[in-house]
Amino acid sequence: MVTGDRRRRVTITDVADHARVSTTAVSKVLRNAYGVSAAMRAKVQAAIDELGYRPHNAARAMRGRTFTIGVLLPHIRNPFFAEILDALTEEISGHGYQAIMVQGGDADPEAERRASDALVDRQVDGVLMVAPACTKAQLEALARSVPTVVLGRHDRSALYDCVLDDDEVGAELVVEHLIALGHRRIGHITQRDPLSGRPAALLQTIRARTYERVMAEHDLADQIALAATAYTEEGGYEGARELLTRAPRPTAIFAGSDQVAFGALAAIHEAGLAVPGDISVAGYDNARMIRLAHISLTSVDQNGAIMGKIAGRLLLERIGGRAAAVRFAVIPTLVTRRSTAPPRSRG
Amino acid sequence: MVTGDRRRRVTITDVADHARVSTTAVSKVLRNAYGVSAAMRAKVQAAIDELGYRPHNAARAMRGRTFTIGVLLPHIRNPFFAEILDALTEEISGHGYQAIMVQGGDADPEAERRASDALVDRQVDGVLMVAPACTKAQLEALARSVPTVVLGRHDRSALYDCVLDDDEVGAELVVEHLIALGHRRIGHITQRDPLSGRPAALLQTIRARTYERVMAEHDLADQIALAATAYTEEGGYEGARELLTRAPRPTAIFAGSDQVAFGALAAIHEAGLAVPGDISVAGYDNARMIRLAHISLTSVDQNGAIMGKIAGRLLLERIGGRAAAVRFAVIPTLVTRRSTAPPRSRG
DNA sequence: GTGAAAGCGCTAACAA
DNA sequence: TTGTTAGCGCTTTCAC
Repeated sequence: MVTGDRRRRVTITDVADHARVSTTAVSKVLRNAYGVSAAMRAKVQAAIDELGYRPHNAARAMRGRTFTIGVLLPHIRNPFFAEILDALTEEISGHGYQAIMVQGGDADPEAERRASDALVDRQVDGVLMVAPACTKAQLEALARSVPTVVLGRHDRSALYDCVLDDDEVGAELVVEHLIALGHRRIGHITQRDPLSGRPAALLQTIRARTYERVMAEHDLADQIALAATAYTEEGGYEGARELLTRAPRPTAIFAGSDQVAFGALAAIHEAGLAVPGDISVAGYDNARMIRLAHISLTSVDQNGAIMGKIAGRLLLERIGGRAAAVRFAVIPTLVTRRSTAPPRSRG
Repeated sequence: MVTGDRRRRVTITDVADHARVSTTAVSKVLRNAYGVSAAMRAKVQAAIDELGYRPHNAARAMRGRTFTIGVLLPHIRNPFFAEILDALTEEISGHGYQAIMVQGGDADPEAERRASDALVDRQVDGVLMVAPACTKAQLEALARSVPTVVLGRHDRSALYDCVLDDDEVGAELVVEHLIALGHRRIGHITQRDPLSGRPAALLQTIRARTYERVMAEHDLADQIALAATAYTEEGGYEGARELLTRAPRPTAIFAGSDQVAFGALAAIHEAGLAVPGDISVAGYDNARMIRLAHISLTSVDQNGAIMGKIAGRLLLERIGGRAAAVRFAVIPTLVTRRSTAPPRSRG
């Protein structure tokens, strides 16, 4: 590495020398530790300001905290993640914490593993795993080495905290809404599972199973039409195309997420069909984008801001010493807009 | 911090003991340094695998590299950033590097400063600043302490590399396209500047100035209608509403980005107008989303994948020792879709 | 080719 | 209340 004109960082020793005190004193001031007089504090603070000193994080990491929270996101294409991240950031920044993110790589357990390792290797004080695709065992292994909060999964563990949306409630709201409008042929677009066997902990599994359950409860088991693609716009496009080939075609589509719904709208438009005239569409997440007038998508609101805030608080608590695991579920609500309406001809 | 059942990490000493060699030997094997026999390498590697050892990044950071690239993004709401990030990740991961991201906070120089400090404090080996809102002086200060590449700005510096889209070309393509279609009353939605004085280095400034220049070149200076909001969906919505109040109203809108265009579409729809019948709309970025059938937005493609890849390569070069600054500009292309058409009544 | 030892900047015992 | 000192895990001279 070139070090030619890279300036040497100001260290704690520089500050101590400049203030004519010990490094311990400076360290204590930095950490707001007990046993520092007001005079000492003022003197040290002055030296810090004058020299523009900032603690060297790696050195801190060798002994204690890094004041860093690691956030693993599957990718950064979903605006819902942005809401979570913003709320988390606001919650932790007041406590001197900084969030860093890594991409897990959607539905690729190996890439996800490397990404979470990367966080651990960088000595974060806590980790937020957003919708991870790995196994519970892997999450527990992680939780054993660092305080962990998992967002968007339905498993229960004694080792990490869970923050989740009650996807069963959300999916039920959508399907009941569509049925109440008079729809019978309701299709669903879900995500193909990264691992085999539709793991019950994954939110897409819950949404799909709930769809099936509610359909069955209304004697519509024979109308179930499931397209398994991906929770992306492309996935929604393909899934809708698949569902539209069925004869008779569905009069409504419950898309597993807003991005999926967005892609589905494209396929429906391409097929020359009108929403909601020919076909109703509902999404999940209530992303800002789909609220806009020309989209106006019926969707499930799961309040990402609260989830992110709670996740931040739980992480701080865990870092502070809490060992008992907690589980926090938000109850979602349905927001009906113009993309859903009664079917043209009932039945 | 609770350390109850947190496992002690495997250290280089553990590996050395296990392989019955010195820590120096292990360190050399880790870094592929010269002066290790094949036998030694094999022995050490076996111990590493057996113990599941991973180097402690913070300890490494104290002496040498961290094999980490820090990426500062204004936010994670723009899918265009995802393209850049994916390409960057692919380019650097082959060299053992990992990317970590922080949010800069759009158009808030203070938050941005904290975020880039956070990266430096975490001893990243290099930094990619994506569309930063700060001053050139601040970027140069950063570049003095860590290898830096700046993406999406037009300033020239001897201290950092620049990767950018030629926004002058892109904006010209859009405005010329609209004029060629017969439009005269063409409005533009741009981003309000975080600092005063429309800094010439910012891409939104280039796009806006080029819009004004091309309009003037076609004797349409008196038709210039500029709405300064933000490069977001909300900004597009507000900007379009503002432009639509003008009498006579514009027959075309050049939105500064696809997200802006998306918001503008909502406002236009709300006003009961049709696209492109009543008004044409063009964006910038060619995001995947806006390519879809029901949006089908004319846009400028600036190839984020190449930009991300180049940024990664330049960072690796700088880390490798290159001190001379380079500048890499991609020439964008126009992708015309159904959102632009000739105006209903010419003139 | 290999290993002993110093030290990176910081925190936390412990001593004063 | 303040300072002295011993490491944290690693890389890097510099002997051997």
